[in-house]
Amino acid sequence: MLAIPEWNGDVQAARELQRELAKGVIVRDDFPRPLRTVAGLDVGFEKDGAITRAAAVLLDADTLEVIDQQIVRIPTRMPYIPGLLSFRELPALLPALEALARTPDLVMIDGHGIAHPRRLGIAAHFGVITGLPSIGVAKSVLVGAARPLHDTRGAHTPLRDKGEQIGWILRSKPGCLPLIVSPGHRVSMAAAPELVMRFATHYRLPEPTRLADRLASRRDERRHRPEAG
DNA sequence: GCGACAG
DNA sequence: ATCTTGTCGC
Repeated sequence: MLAIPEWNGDVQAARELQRELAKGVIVRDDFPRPLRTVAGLDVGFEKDGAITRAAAVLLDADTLEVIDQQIVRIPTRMPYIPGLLSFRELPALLPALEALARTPDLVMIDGHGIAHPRRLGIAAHFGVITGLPSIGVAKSVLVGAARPLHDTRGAHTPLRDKGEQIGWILRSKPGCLPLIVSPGHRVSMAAAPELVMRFATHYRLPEPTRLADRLASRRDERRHRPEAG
């Protein structure tokens, strides 16, 4: 049901599945208007990589207030292989999303959307199997090239591969390395950078991804506690 | 054959 | 991703 088979070491089969799933990716705006909630997803590792820890943070789209946050830990099943990141991280991210108090209107994921060799980065993969609108927000390029970027907040230039635009290089914060933003599912090429900037305050990463990043990589073993005072 | 290569 | 303190720069 998850469209993610147990890892059997078959890289070729995984790539073929990506080409198949990529056909279902919708790159046009088809998300709730106005947006009520946004979620940020990211993954971290514990025990020398033996444990995969996924973090999901749900925010109010207008106030950026944190509504809920969840952490899910599972044994790591697969090694990191460039281009196959989603097979390694989605098994932990999906239950983390399910654990949230509400299903978000939009999901921002640490990694690429369609800015991928077979146009199915983790954000796109996540989108097609959950049906939720998604955007990929990565910190480095996997594939493609772009022209130099102005050091102005919000400046963005197309990321291209094989003659087609697959995403954008976005300067979310002056003086900082740019982000690589690409549509995941049900979000248009033009809307992707606008949405990321809408949720970016004074940090390089937009709030959804920044908070999930913090949760996923914290050194302590705590689980979030429902604060009583 | 030789590099590049999300996290 | 992760191992890790101080340090450089706006």
